[in-house]
Amino acid sequence: MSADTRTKLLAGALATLTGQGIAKASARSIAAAAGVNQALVFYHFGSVDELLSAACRYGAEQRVAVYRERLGAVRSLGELLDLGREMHTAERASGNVAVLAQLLAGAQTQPRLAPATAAGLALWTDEIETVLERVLADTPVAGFLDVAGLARAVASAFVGLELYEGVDPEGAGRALDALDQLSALVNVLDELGPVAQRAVRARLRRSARRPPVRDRP
Amino acid sequence: MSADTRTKLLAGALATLTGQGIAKASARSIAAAAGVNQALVFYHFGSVDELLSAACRYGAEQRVAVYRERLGAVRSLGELLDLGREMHTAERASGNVAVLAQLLAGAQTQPRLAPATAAGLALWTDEIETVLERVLADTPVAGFLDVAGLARAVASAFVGLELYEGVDPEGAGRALDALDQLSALVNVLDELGPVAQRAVRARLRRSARRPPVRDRP
DNA sequence: GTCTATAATACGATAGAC
DNA sequence: GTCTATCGTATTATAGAC
Repeated sequence: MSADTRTKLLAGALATLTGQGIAKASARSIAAAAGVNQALVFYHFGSVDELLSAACRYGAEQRVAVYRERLGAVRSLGELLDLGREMHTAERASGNVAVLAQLLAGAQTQPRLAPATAAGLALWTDEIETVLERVLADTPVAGFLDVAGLARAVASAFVGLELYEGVDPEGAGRALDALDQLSALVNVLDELGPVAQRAVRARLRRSARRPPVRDRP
Repeated sequence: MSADTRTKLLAGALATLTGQGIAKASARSIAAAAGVNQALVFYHFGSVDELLSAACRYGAEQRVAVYRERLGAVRSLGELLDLGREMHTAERASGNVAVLAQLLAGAQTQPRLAPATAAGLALWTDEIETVLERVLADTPVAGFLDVAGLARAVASAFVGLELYEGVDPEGAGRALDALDQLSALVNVLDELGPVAQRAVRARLRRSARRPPVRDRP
């Protein structure tokens, strides 16, 4: 059965990326993980890069679907942060963020991997953006923050923390705790009372007129 | 001259990591980039992993030294953010953050790379921590934020953004702009007036009593 | 669709001449 | 310290039997 072998190869690619890393993700090791013949990689996908690209979409779609319902139920920043921590540990265990991290590293010097990696990450940023839009709607920052940009920053930081955790688990734990503390700051703003809120809003409007320094062309 | 060859190999390793990625960082390609014989990798460093580890320290020490003086002159959060953006583009061009990103990706599945990678990253987090400690000293968050943890989060996010920029430069630009906007929020807090500041401080003290949820053992 | 066999290339690592 | 030469292995990719 062709479809079955394709699926085995996709799952094998994901398992190899998490367990062996992009440097060892060869046609042979992937086929071994999938339990199929090495030549089938090229028959079904043409090249290792195309298999990795397909596996990226496959894995991201699977994992995002798992969380879509729960993300849709989030109503406050606090709830979002709790879910974020839970997702962090769950995805670290299942190895899906690790897949994205390995492909991102590979895509830096292998442009053929870039489109699929960007698409896989986009599945996550789109979900995050929807939730952030809803959760931040009633806060003073609504209208001033580029929520789509913030969602991309959050996803990037997620990947960076995952990589950092691999070499310094204790430091990564401290980093996550610090981000929790930082988010408490936003919560504080949200419960500050109308007078102070107006002051914040006015101050934000003023600083919004002088846009931040850019260093891109 | 032995020292000269060693240095050539270290520089060659860094150039190969940025230009070819961890997947192609072999003794042969590194030696080619360094302009020396392939066998010298093993004579001077014993193995490719040990050369990569040494190169990580070498590169991080070099780049951190470049910024130490300027980081020491930073007195406000705004100045720090401007310098941060400048460092982001400069390091992206010089390829040093890319080296850390590639080694972090490799270290996930090659534990021999982990200690040196963690040490290289620690050089950056230590610097960031010192500056953050000074800059945040007069803000309401002083005493509530774990600055060391925050420094690690910042460094991780830096790496994550670098990787993301490689597959979606426009999205990465939006993410950086959103972080600028977010930091404006902290600036606002800092210039809020004594009454509101006291309210923030009190509210932070309350939320500090109920520490954030942890998901680590 | 799946297998074996194979070609051409690249790899880590070492032995030994200089 | 540096070089050449080399062993054994792993790689991508294809040709052809079944």
